[in-house]
Amino acid sequence: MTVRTRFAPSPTGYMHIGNLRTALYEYLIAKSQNGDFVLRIEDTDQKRYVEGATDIIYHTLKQVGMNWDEGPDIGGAYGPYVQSERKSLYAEYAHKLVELGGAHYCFCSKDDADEQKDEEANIKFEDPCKFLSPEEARKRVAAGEPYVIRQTINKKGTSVFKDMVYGEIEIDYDELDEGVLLKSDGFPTYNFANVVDDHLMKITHVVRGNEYISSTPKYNLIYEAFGWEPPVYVHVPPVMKDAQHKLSKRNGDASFQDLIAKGYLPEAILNYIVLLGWNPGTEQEIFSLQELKQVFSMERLGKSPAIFDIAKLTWMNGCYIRALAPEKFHQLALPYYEKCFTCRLNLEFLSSVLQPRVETLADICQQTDFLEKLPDYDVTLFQNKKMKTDETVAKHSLELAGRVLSAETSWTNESLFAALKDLAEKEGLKNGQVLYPVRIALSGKETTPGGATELAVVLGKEETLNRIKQALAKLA
RNA sequence: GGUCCCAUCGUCUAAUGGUUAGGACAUCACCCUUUCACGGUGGUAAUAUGGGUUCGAGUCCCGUUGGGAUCACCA
Repeated sequence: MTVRTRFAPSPTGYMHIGNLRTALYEYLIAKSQNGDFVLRIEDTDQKRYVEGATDIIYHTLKQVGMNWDEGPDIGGAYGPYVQSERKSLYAEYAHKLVELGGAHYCFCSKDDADEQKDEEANIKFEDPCKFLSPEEARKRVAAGEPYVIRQTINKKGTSVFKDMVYGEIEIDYDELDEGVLLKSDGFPTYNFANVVDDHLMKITHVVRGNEYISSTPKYNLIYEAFGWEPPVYVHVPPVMKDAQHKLSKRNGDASFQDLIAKGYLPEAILNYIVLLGWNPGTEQEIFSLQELKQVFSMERLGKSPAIFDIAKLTWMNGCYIRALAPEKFHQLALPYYEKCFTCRLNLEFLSSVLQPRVETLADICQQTDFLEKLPDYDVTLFQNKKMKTDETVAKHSLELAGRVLSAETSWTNESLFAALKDLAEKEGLKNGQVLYPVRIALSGKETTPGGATELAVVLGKEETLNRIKQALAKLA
């Protein structure tokens, strides 16, 4: 039997990191076993529907390379793949479930149910409609009275099911409540649509948050009533913002697209989140999606929550940036250059000095802030104990360096560095006594991406000499 | 509150009942060096707690504590 998994997000507007990780596990369970990965949109709650949300889902999945084999846009043998387009199907199955004794018609209003429960926190909703005779109920339905279809739970004792990550879970049937399966607007609830669709779409493994553990016995009851085979359950712990809060949009926590906007690479994000609750059993940490397909196994999924650590993601992102082909990094950096400065610079060379120095693409802006316009710096910057320079040394060095550099014809880092090193030697100065002042003159900053000659190459000859002249004026 | 679940360095995590409890991020120190990075070397740092079982427990069992989830015509 081919393994089939599904990612079934509801289109609420953004791609949550936890959701993406669930999708990834689903994808990997399928792909590690040559199975199918299905995309299904769960839009049964019309109130929560957000325009354009499905596009974000498509776009995100494509960005990280998780291609689906069946879905709303590409179809498949078990469509449609949008729940709102399957509405009549659920009604059909819901009525069938009533006939099978797994559910009943209920004419209580939402308020009736709420009132009864409000009495004591501990009292469960007892549905009076449960005891209506089938004839009576059917008559009222036929008469056009508003109704919902509610699950009927008559079983006693304890329900046992096996979860792939949590092992055997036992829950008393008494704990289960008879939830609504088909709403008065004719739409199914998640509790019902999910079961019907997973069965109809031949889903073999269901991955979802562990908050569904306690309602799983209810789903099993539905499978049982229909005579269907339940899927393998893979409940996963949540991704946390801190020890007690889940990562969530309400907290203003980063979504996938937020991270992209902050200059994180899709591959790095994917690589980082797969490790949040899963480990390969080896010490390898950097994985491409292709490699993950080879090594993933759900047996190595963990059961405790994991805190999302942006520092480690940032480190990993740096690894991915450094591993990029130089041309590729240059391409990715270009849009940032456009945003950060307008002056003409040796951008290819700039990219080469930046690549090992940035951990996110957004770092580019603050690393290059001195390029467009020399910051107004203080001459005391020329003092550096380790380099053995001060304003006097700087003035001397800069005069000489200016002369040497203006005579330079080949403007490469190697030639410039050789020339200034040569100058230092001839003058009996330490390398730093020449290079440090030049770097300050060119940048006006204490720390810069690259050394003096690298900055000179980025800035070009004209601007380099110009900035040295300005420094000399300052020192005069 | 009932029920279910979880618990190893600050964080992500590894450890057929037998290891000096391992790795990674972060942090600190040193090396490299043209500042800063990159890279390299090393250090600090964990089995929540109390009982059992066992020759031997991070690992199995019970309790305690702490945390989370669930108890919607949301998913």
